[in-house]
Amino acid sequence: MVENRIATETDLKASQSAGTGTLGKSIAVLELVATSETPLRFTEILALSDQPRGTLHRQLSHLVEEGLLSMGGDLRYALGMRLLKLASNTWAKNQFRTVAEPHLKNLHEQTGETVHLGILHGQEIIYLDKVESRQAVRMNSQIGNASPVYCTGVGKAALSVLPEARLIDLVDRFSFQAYTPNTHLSAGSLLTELAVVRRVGHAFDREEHESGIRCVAAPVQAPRHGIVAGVSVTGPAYRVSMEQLEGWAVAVRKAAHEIEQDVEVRLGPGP
Amino acid sequence: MVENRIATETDLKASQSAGTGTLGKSIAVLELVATSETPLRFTEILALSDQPRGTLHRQLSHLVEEGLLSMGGDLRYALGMRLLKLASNTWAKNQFRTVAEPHLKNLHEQTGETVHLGILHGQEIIYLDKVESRQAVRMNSQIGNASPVYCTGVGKAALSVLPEARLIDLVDRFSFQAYTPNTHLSAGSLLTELAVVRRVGHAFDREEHESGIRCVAAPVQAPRHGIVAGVSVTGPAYRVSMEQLEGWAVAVRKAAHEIEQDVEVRLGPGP
DNA sequence: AATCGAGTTCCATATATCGGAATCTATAAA
DNA sequence: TTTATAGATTCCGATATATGGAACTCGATT
Repeated sequence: MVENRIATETDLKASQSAGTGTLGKSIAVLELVATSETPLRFTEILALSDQPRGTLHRQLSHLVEEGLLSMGGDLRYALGMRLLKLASNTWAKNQFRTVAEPHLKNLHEQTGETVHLGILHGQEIIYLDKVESRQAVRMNSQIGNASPVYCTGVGKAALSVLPEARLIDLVDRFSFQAYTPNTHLSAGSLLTELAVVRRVGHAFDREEHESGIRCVAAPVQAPRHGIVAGVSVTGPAYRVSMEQLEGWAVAVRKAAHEIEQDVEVRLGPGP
Repeated sequence: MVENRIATETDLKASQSAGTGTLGKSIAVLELVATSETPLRFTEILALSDQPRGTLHRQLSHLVEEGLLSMGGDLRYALGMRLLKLASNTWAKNQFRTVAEPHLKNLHEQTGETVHLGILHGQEIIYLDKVESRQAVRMNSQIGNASPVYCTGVGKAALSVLPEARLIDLVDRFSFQAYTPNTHLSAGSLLTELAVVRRVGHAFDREEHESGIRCVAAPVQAPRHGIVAGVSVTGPAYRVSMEQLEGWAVAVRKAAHEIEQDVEVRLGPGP
């Protein structure tokens, strides 16, 4: 049942979770619960998974025992508190983030708008950090948020520095969704823009993910640490014009470059 | 090797992770990495765990495959981005938090100081949400942060509503640490204070966890959902006197009570 | 009473994990 | 260059663990 080979780097980056092995299947179940909007009952999970009753029940029990899931008195399963605790450690101790942090603050002071640090993980960008202008809207949820690569500034910036082979491999798997009228809907148009991004060194999000939201982003690489990421400055369209973003592009690229330098210095050159 | 019995509720609340079963052992390894300040190498983890080389190596490989760990080019293991993504879902979709949120904001407006919502999980309080006064210091890390129950306001408030049996069971396992000169260092002094807390309905943190930080907290229960939690108002000692906290106690208790009511109404009365 | 639906438990079987030992890979010492 | 050493990785038979179909329990409904 389990493919008997070692997962290559490409595999890891491309398919988030093989779902093989005892651990993989358990995490796949966890992911099912994570994907659902509301807490699920046993039978609902059973319908979504392709596991037999007995198997699924045991898996859920184990996940609850470990605190990765919780089951309320209503017999519904929700994600467990232990995940919050683990993620808190992930965030606080992540060295890439730690090194980047001052540069994000600096970039925020130059622009006055929200700054994001996002990292490429599989087919998605996961937001690792942000510096907000004011706490207008509660955006704590932003950290850890996963967004598609193909319609975010950070995503396109990150894609622009991938080796051709890995890029094609990834893009082939995309299933494009029209989040707004401006969202890229084909590999072709995306790749065309990426050529431009590669040339100028920064990417825009022209309200492609969320109407009324624009950003400029630049790629950040730490090849020796297996990290492909991006920094961005984001703002509402009514306040931030495309010309304004153009103006910030240099600062964003500079910040991205400084992060790369700093990672090199602080985390060592690698193997 | 595995105890062949079903874990009771008490077990689950008391011992965070049995570490039994394939999943349990994997998560125990994950926890080892989470506990460390810096990324660990294989041999370091080997020394900390009591697993044989081959076994540990396979476990780590699987955790990396699933994105729960990441391994840099320097062969060091760190917590993986997938944990951030899972936690983001945990936070955003947690119904208890969602219901409590407006009450926290309300409480913040009344007091002007930082408001916390923490939930009892095993021997710790895990912070589920917060509303900050100003973004003075970066405190994003707060969410998901785990603190000892016995030296936090929210912790003592939560303990005060536990059934005697479960309380004793928990307290017996504490290993008290003097975070400040004011920290409780024995079950006796803690239980004495809890009797008071039970009577008046709120608990204080008199700089017991962190010097210069005080708070008032009140317990929040959702018994039908298996939740024991607390709300608190926290402030720096130089700005917030004990008298001030006394003054806020009523509002805190009121907020706590309203959350309980709202949970009852919005999430249903339970089974 | 009897039927139904949902959750839980049981146990012979299949298989993934286990773990000691061999192998590989870099780096340092002779 | 050769040898030595430490660390990471792989191998494979034995064994513990997960598997999953079927039986069981418990409430609610007819």
